[in-house]
Amino acid sequence: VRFAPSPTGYLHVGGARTALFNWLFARHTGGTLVLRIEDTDRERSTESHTRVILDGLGWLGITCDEGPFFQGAYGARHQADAERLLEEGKAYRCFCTREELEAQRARAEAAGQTFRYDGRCGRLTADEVAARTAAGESSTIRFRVPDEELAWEDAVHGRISFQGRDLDDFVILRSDDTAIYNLAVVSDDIAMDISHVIRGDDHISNTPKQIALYRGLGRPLPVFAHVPMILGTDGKKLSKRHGATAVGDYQDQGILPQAMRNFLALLGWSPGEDREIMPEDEMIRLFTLESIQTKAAVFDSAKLEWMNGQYLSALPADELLEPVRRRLAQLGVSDGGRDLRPIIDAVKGRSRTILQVAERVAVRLDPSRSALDDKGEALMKKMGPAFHANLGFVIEGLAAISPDQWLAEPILDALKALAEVRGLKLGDVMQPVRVALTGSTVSEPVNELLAVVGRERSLARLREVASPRSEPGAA
RNA sequence: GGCGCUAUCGUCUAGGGGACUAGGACGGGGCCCUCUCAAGGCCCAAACACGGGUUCGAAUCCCGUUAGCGCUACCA
Repeated sequence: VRFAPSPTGYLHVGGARTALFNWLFARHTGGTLVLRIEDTDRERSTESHTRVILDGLGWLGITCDEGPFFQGAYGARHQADAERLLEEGKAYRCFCTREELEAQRARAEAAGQTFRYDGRCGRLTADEVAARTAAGESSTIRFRVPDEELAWEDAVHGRISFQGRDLDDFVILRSDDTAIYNLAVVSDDIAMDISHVIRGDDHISNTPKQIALYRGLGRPLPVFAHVPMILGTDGKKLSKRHGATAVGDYQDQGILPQAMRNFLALLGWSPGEDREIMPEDEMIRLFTLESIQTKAAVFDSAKLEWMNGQYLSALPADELLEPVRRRLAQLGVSDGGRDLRPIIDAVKGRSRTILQVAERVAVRLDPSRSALDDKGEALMKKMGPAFHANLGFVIEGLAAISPDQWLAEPILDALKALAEVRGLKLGDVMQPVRVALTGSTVSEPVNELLAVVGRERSLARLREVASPRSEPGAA
């Protein structure tokens, strides 16, 4: 099998999923996965795009057995195949210029008709062709689509059939002698001995053309498997509008490659038995083309993040150390030479992305980073100034007591009473307390917390909140 | 327009003629737990696009309608 992206953009999640299916299939069957970069569109292809694609695949753990090969290197073979078709009368030289074709198209459209290439150059005599060529007229090579059924047994859709008469004779070789997509693909797939072509649904309409080409070239057909497309949340083709569409974006957002791979695998494929979170070998073992969905799938990042959280909490802190440190550096937070692993362990289970883990670690390291979130804000309002007064009192007391008495019984009781007076849950009370305490997490080891409480800055904030102690409360 | 593909909860899906009162997961809602936020546990709401067939019986098979998507380039 092969994965054949064109380096005209970043590695799209749709492309990544196609690559993944190819990889899964190759590993499941013991086959070979070759990577082929389709760079025949010279105007849009760039080296940096190729780099990004390679990096993306590597990140996802999709290992190719052969390649990368660059389609641009096979121009000679593409030409030879086109020539052969030409010699055998299965293709013909077309002297129509882009302008002429464009004009015909416009005319047809204006008349409300469907434009179809009329095959006029296909009726030129050998002499005419020779004369026009000798005169220096440039030409393309067009494939003469036979009027016959072009059908195949798709591995995911079942039988799909087209009629040759519904297809225009299409260009296979440009006037500059480079191959057009359909020819290049077929020529390369034949040369590379590809037995299974696994690609996006959007290629279904190309398949009859390619089948005609295989026949013209006298070669047996590979198995075609057309996998469903991935759509945005509005059911439209995934684009920048939908936010992140490149796998690199998710990498940047702190998604784990294992999670991304697992999630992508489940977009359009299901192993049945309600299996969702699966290790790599399990996915490989269960994967078959027949169990691929025929319907397009919507990319739901909420589920991706949930799944990422699952992987995150299962991961030893050791493996999170490096990415978290990198992120910390980006945030400008110093780890002060501390061992971050215990802190990571404490927060990873409640985070969904590495970025979130890093943020939580950052707050531990530098409590002044914490900010009032929406919920805290709302609660502060709800509870009013009198509450703040009592809260401030409690917190002042907190700051004064010795480290290992933090949240000792009396304090906790006071908070509970406070909550009761205001008709709130203890948890709600803890929210502003946390905010006042500069965002520290109470479930941290006691010492750590106290270090926070003891900070002058923190105390200053507490007093601010606590100013009028007018209303006597439970505190 | 032509040709083709597709159609189960908001989303990912299970389902392959009786096991369907349509199952699971995300998301949503509620409750519990609780030293914040999370996480976790329990519960709830939520779907077979529509219309015809075939059949004793249809989410499952067939046809049509509708809708969505794809292709219709000297792009890939």
